[in-house]
Amino acid sequence: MADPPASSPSSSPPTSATRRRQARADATRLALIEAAVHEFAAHGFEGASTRAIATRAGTHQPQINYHFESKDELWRAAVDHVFAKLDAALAAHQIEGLGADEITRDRLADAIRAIVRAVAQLPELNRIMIQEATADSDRLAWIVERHTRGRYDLLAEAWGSLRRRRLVADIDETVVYYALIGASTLAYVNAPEARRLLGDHAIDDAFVEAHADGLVTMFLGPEPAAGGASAD
Amino acid sequence: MADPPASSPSSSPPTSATRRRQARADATRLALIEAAVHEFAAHGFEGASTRAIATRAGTHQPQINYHFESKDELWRAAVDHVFAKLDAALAAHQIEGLGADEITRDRLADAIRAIVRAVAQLPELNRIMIQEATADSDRLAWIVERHTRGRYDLLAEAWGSLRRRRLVADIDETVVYYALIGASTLAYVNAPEARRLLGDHAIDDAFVEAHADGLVTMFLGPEPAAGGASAD
DNA sequence: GACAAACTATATCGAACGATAGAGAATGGT
DNA sequence: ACCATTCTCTATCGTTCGATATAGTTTGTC
Repeated sequence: MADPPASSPSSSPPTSATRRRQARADATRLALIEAAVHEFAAHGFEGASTRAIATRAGTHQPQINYHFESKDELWRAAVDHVFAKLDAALAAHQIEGLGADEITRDRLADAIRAIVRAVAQLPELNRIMIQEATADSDRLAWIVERHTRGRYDLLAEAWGSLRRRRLVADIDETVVYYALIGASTLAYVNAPEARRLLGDHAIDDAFVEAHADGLVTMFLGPEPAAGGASAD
Repeated sequence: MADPPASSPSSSPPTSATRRRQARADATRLALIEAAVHEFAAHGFEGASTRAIATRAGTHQPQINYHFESKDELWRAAVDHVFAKLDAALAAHQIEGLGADEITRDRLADAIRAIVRAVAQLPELNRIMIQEATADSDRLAWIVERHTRGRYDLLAEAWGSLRRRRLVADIDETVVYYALIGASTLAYVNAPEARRLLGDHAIDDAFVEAHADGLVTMFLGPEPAAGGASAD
């Protein structure tokens, strides 16, 4: 039969009656998820084959339907996985409080730098996002409501607050959101292209730091430096 | 047999001996190319099926192998087609002279505005680019050498010239290239996501103009305004 | 240490994929 | 007006897709 653990998060204690054990299963699930992240990011949902994912994970294709209900459910698990990794990478910086009204230019500058560093080391997330966002689908609806909207609201509130206080340029939140995400992620999303265009070494740590500094300058202006914010 | 016109550009005069006629064939080829642009943009090369392309073009699937050598060759024809449309959209503005040393801030500002307007009405181009750029392949190598490199060099020279003359912020050309392309295109590449996130009406003409103005401000700074350009 | 449950591995299903063969319909050249 | 050529359409090829059935293996619990 095909109706095993399915959608059980890894938080279930070893209840005696209903279920028994997971030792190797957890390893298989994790290997499948990480292989799926790589394959979905590289080839898109339709282009990634379950056999390629299973082979990369070092197991066999039917394991996907055993540990996950379907290719679709594996995709969802993979997306949740990369967003969890993003949150972990951003946790060191206080991204959560971004929407608060006392947001400052320097807080947003720190956030931008943190975002650039995070997406640079996690290109698969934005590759998957962009592969899905090019056409409407149930998967896009799911990812927008589950992962995108909250993050958009956070950034829009932060920018709106700074904008109302004339601490940043008078640019619409919607414009800033897509400009910032696009400007932050494309070099890493398109890393295979960048390697061909600029050479293997082009997208290194020095690039990431120059990129972070450059985006801060572009979005927040050159350091406020001497007292007066250049409003009005 | 399968060895018809294949890779004949539409520039061959009606030579009497070898070939005969193309009236409906040209219409079929064009319909296939435009359908292919849409399907490849939405689903990627591997995700787009030749049957879906043929159906959208109002014809049958084997026509693809008759008019083009393979799915791969159809993809190349589709990519050339969208880049030709981009060039047509940019032709009104003098993008070509961008690399010249006498480039000015205002010339680049005009170019940025033109690019934003062009990619807004041609989202398929950047969708295809980004779908291919997420993984290395022969197709990526082809597209980089054929279409990307020249455009990159043009922008890099323009920015470098302005940067040396201190007319723009001191940011690396490589950073600026990916930041500008990303910031210009993501809202249109991700239009299906933007509709879910912001509503159906969000990415309209007003957005495009606000976007163009916003990018000019971010990349070139607020208008030089009062007389003196700040370089010696 | 035995046994039932959980997990893994092999075999195979029907559907969809890109590509080809060849019959049929349309058309420019004479 | 005819005909050779070009283009279109139907049928079908071999392969690969996601999914399932089922046999085999491992392991926590008693």
